[in-house]
Amino acid sequence: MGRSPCCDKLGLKKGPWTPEEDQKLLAYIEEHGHGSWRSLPEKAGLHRCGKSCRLRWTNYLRPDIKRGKFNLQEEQTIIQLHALLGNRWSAIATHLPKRTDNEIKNYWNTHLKKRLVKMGIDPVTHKPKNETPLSSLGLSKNAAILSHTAQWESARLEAEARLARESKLLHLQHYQTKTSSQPHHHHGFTHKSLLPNWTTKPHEVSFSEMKESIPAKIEFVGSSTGVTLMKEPEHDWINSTMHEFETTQMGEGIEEGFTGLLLGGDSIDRSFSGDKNETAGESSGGDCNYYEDNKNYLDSIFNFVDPSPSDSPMF
DNA sequence: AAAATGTGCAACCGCGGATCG
DNA sequence: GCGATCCGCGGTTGCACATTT
Repeated sequence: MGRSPCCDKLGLKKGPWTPEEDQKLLAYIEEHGHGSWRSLPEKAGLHRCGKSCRLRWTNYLRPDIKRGKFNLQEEQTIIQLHALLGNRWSAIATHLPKRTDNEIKNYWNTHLKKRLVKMGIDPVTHKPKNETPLSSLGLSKNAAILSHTAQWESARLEAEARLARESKLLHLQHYQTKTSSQPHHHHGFTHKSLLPNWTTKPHEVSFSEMKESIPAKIEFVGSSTGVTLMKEPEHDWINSTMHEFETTQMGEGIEEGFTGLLLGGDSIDRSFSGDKNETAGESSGGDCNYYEDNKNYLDSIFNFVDPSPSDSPMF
């Protein structure tokens, strides 16, 4: 393409912002909203490119930004979401209210990543580096089917699929309401900021497309090398997801719903444990171990990260 | 006390997707 | 349909400050 960066324009300032510049930007956005970032600097009397203004606003000046140290729960949320989403900082940031993607990214790179490495956990895969060979574990029948890798990857896939599913539904709901009212803008914020940015946009999701996109229910089958995906055709994903969504929306916010999704025993418990009701009835205890193994595995990750006794509400 | 090294974080850069004309 | 433009994201850099030698 060869499009030159907007900051290449002669005379545009780069580098740290001065308090005067901050004041100008703040005053302009408070009065007019940011509108087009491209044209904002000129209107606001700033010798900066629009990109620089947008960055300064989103990462620093926005009034709804919480600064300072991350608390334990935020740390755990970041680690968990990173395990699921990878380096999708903006998606992670949507579940940490008042934190910016840049701040989360910096915190991950400077603190959390190092801590995981120190504890012998691969910060990319979130797996312990010295994985015990299956053969030496003496695991029960069903537990032996799965390596930790497969368990974790499968949970990750399912949760990601569920997140995508829910996002689409939320987009759909948003789009339906949008047809009767304009998108809500306040100081340049849009409803979109609440949503994972990697999902499709509302108008792109037709009902049939959405139905098609309902992901396979992921089940573990007998493979030591990975997982096999199986459809569960009878399951009414649309209605159940809708129900889940309505339920989570009644809480304190989307992030709580999502945390519940990840940790509240729905997604992970179900995928890890198979069906708990079913396993409860089995006499071998193998599936109970199966559930416990996974729970312990996840516990161990967070205990590694924070060696103090866990008082996390998440587990 | 000074130099070297490490750390934290704001800001920049380049890319890709979306949108517009 | 296509190129130009805009926007947002993730990776990276650069600098100020802290800590160590």
